[in-house]
Amino acid sequence: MRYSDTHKDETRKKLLRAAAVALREKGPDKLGVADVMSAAGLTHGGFYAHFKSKDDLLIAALGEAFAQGGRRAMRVVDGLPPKHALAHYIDFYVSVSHRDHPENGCPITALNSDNPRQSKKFRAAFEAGVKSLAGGLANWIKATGNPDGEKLAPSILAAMAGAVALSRTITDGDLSNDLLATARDGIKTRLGLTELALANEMVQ
Amino acid sequence: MRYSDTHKDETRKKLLRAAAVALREKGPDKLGVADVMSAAGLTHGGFYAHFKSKDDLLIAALGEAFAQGGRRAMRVVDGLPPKHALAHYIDFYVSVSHRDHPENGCPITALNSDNPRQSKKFRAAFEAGVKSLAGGLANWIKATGNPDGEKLAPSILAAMAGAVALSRTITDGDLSNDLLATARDGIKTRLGLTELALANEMVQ
DNA sequence: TGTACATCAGTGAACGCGCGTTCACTGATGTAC
DNA sequence: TGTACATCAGTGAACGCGCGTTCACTGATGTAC
Repeated sequence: MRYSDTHKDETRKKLLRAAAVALREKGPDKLGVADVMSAAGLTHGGFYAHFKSKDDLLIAALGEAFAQGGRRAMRVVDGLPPKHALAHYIDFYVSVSHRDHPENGCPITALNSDNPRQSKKFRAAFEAGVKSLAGGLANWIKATGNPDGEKLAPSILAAMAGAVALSRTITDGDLSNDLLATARDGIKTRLGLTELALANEMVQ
Repeated sequence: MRYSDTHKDETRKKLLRAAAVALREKGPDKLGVADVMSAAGLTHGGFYAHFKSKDDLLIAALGEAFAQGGRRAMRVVDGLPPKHALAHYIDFYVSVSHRDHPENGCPITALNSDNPRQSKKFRAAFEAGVKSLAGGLANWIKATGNPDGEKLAPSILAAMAGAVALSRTITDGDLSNDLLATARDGIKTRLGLTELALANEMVQ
């Protein structure tokens, strides 16, 4: 063979990463197959050797984006005690840098309102991602001693994603920063993650 | 003239209403000029007698959608004392029927993640709508005796829109309903709109 | 050891369709004289 | 009072472009004999 055994897999991964970025930056409808190919240094004709269709790519790219988010979440809270981990994740998610970099951010924030208009398979993948993220959040909340984790997590996630999404529409930087700060504060208060609670946790 | 003096204005309004629905249902990119025209009983060729371009229509339709929301909000809270008005609006917004009818709902919920990818003029109109809604919310919050209305309103709005938007992606009806109920509860608690506070307000 | 053939990731031209936009035309009515 | 002309919302064919998809071909390497 002309290429190494792993060559095709590597190309596919390169395409997936490029598509995961383009998906969050341009949205599912404005993402172009040819653009993704050329981002990986290839011409558009070879696309169908890797994916059955554009929709097939979108679904795989969405999975990749959710997976990136999951790995990043793990890294962010690594080694922290429960309340600090949760508070830190909220600060990390509802942040200025997340607002300013949708292309590497959470697909929920970037694609929430696009989702209902996508294919059935895409929506299923999106819902799976949402449930996985909410499930992780629920476990963390329960780990802080709050028994309502399962019930609270989806609504907390909605507030987090909603705050970052709305902050992206506000062009006045101060106002937008304020929105994020107020949202972080409200969410942490709701979860009992006040300064005092966090200080107590460290003492234990 | 073949038509009455008001005929063209009436046609334009018909187009605007059809477009405001299509915009929230299909999104700005999948909304079709020909579809909007035929929804008003016309053929696509006459479109440019009413609007300069598709983008021009989108912007006007977005304004119409925000205006509809404003009028509806007024109707919903009409005559209620401040805390009841605010609580009722939150219940009205973060509701099952809002989730199930994006085409008549709030543009923020329906289009939040599309917005950053639209034209500059569209984004300006969207931001104006957001600010107007947040401003109204801020006034209501202040009317309940909470001096932080201005600061809280955008983040409250984000939580409301985020909850409805996320509820649209969850196919399990019970889970989706739970998310809405938990979100309503969290938002009202944050604003001091507990059952007791509401009962007290009625006594005064 | 050498020759013919198979394989297959990638190329680039072409196809087809949707859709925004343009344009010559229609036809009913108002206006000028 | 009647005739010629202007107006203008709306029609429907056509244009042009972007983009997803298809397809014949390339060229480097592996395999059969």
